Amino acid sequence: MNKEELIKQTAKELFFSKGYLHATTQEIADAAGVNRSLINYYFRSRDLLFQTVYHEAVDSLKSQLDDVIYGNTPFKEKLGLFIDVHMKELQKYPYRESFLITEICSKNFALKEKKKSAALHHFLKEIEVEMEKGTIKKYDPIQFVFNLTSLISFPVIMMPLYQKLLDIPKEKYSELIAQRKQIILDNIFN
Amino acid sequence: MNKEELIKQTAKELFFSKGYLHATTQEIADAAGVNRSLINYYFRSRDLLFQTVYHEAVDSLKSQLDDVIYGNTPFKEKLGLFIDVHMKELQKYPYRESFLITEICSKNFALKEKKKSAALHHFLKEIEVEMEKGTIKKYDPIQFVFNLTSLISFPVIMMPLYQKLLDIPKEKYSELIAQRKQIILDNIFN
DNA sequence: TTGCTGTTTAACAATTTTGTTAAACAAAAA
DNA sequence: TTTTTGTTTAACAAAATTGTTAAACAGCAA
Repeated sequence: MNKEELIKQTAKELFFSKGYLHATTQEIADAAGVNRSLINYYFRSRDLLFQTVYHEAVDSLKSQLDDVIYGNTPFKEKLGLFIDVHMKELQKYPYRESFLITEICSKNFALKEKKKSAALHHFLKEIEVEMEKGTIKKYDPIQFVFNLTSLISFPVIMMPLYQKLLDIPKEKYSELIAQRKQIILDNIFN
Repeated sequence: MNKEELIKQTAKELFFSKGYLHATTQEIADAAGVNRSLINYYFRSRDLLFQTVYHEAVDSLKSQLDDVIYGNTPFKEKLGLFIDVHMKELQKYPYRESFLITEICSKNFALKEKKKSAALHHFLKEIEVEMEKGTIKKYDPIQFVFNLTSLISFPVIMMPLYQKLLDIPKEKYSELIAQRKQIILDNIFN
């Protein structure tokens, strides 16, 4: 892998996987095994590296589920896939969303992105259809998305904290997470 | 309010309310309207201030719900209260959990806390009883806690991100959050 | 008053973190 | 071969951040 990509991937590793949001350029360089000056060479400044990583994370979050959503599998299976894809990403990058939140809050983001995801729109329509059919409860389809993503992401994102608060050993916690797909599906389809 | 408390409260304001996790001692001092040296006077170092704030946050998270859980209201009302209390706290401190996660990940926390919350234990027992009664679905009671806290917290914590991703204006988002109590209760009691 | 105590501040020092520059290097082109 | 181009490095400079110190200050007690 070329060094530029390596630096970016390593930064993501630190931020999204290890939740190490305070990483300095030196720490990133060390983790990547490159000279710190390379970060300035390829990204000009620490801030620009962060911006790059940020934007790529947003993009990947947006596009992550396109394939699933546009597939013409029936709704229930589609949700199963939705959960699978999301879970797999969470396993790799549990803190990606946390990083994004922190960045958005830190800078007073004058972000221009206004392009509403077409996939999302499609998904919302599909949810509405199912609500009409009575497969799922009837309210604002966004609330359904809230429910779904909350049930998938939150227990994973909060793992280190909830392990402490609920006093659950690591293995037990992993086991609980592994069972969540079925529990979420049960929950959603009453 | 005495300056020591003022500094602590201001730090919490920045971390928990504004999600500004990168705050420097100077920024905290400015926000509190005190001389930066006071932080060192009262807390010795930046790190000790962080530790203090961290531990108070964990404690408050633990004790936050004790009253509700030990009250002898019936289960359904109790959950309603549980949601109310949680939501109120989230309104004030939406990023408290995010801060804790970040801190835990940053330091390689050699944290000693092992005192399992008695309230939690009591709550889990109560959930099990309801599962036996058939009021709610039957699985590991921890999963019920996961579901409940996820549905309550996640949409609030992710607000700035989901506003962007889902392209929802601020007021609409607040409205959606306001409706969540009922939706969560509906969801849990099938 | 003086002396004692705890609080607050500015000035300074030390450290950490970031950014720049010029030189070294390597591989391909002329 | 020399030149060119892009990459990599160490050394330096600049900036930002933290920690320390001594003096100023305010209130109260002796």
